[in-house]
Amino acid sequence: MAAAPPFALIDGNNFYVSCERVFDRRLEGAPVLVLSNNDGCAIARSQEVKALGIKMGTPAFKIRDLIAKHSIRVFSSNYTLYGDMSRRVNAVIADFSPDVEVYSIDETFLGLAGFARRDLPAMCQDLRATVARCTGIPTCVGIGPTKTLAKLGNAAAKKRPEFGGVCDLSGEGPRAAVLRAFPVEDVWGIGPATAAKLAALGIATAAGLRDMSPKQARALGTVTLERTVLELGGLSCLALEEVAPQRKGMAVTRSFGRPVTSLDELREAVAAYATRAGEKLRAHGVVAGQLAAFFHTSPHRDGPHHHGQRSTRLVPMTADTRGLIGAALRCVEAAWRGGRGCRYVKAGVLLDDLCRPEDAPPTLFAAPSPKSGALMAAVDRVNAKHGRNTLFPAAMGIERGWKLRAAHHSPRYTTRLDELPRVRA
DNA sequence: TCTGGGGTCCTAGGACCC
DNA sequence: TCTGGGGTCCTAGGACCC
Repeated sequence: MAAAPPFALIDGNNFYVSCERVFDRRLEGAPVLVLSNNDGCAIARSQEVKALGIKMGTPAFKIRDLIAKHSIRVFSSNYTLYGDMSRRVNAVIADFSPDVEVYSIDETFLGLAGFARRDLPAMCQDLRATVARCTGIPTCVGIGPTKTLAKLGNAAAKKRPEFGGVCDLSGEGPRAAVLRAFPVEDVWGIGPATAAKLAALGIATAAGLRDMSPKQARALGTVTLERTVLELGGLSCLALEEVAPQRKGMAVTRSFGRPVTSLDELREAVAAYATRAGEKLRAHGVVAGQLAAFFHTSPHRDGPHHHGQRSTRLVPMTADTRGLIGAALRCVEAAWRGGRGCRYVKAGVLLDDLCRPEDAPPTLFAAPSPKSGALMAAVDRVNAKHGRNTLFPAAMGIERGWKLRAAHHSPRYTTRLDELPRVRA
């Protein structure tokens, strides 16, 4: 039997932190932390920050003392910058292999079917060096006969400096050793709930999971756990997805910068999210058939709790901001309970049943406005040229006191002329 | 005393991912 | 005072149909 063509997974080390470091070399060697939206919790940590014991997802307010004590450099997340750096990294990767799947903002799978005769680890070292030279982003690579093993190899390359940034799990020997050494919760697809069930069976390592019978795996979890077991054993069940499948849904949800108690402010925020949702629909060239809006109080705080949610059909299917705002506001008003002392901390707009406009079913009574597309395109052009929300619906309000916090934002170095990095003479 | 069976579709919720 | 956002897939269970 011919060996299956291997996969590689390349990913950026502490990706968001590395993006910040590219443009400010003083951050090199310093503890650096990137916070989630609203400066809420830790989502990217430099090695120095990990060494201080700060875990992924830790709320920022719980580590304020540590931040001060160790002079941790803190950044609000700058998705414009990270997205553009991701695009640059993938442009370099695309020169190495025609078979790529961009899996997330910082991870890309490569199909290596055409490289069977090459020295794969050497080629991957070359890839790392080229990405580093062209973009400044440090990476690690895992190689394996399945995606799950390539992911595990990547984890090994990151955790163990002796691999030199590339870990090849093609061979039986290295694969068995890594599987024995890694806890089962480090395997792709094994979360806390499944890890707990496995622990109850005495399965604690990746090797233990590999040795589970596929039938038992399916009974314990679902077909996805069965696939994971087979993939750990070297049987490829997950193919490279080079063409991104059509999106099924889309969401714009945000925490508020401060609690919202009035219907007026809630309406503004939800109108703003619906506006952003419309931009996303049009950018993807799709229309939506269903819209839901929600808002809720904090689960972490005392006081009255409420989770309001309503959904509605969009007939005809649309990507027109005006229709989306109207539908979203109707949902919010229907779910509003009159305040009652509730301090709302988050709201969102969810779109479903997405399809290309030409595939949308015709409607008998409600015809789409013929000028809608041209109007939306004009608004999008203005905002692309002059900055987001140069033109915006009045329903969003002007002051927007509910807007999220971002106190530590770095410049959008690569996408805004007025925020270009400066070089001292 | 005795009250079918099998199929589809939809939704809510859980689990996981980055 | 302060706890992110945006996705996917899978299953169970209810509604509905014949």
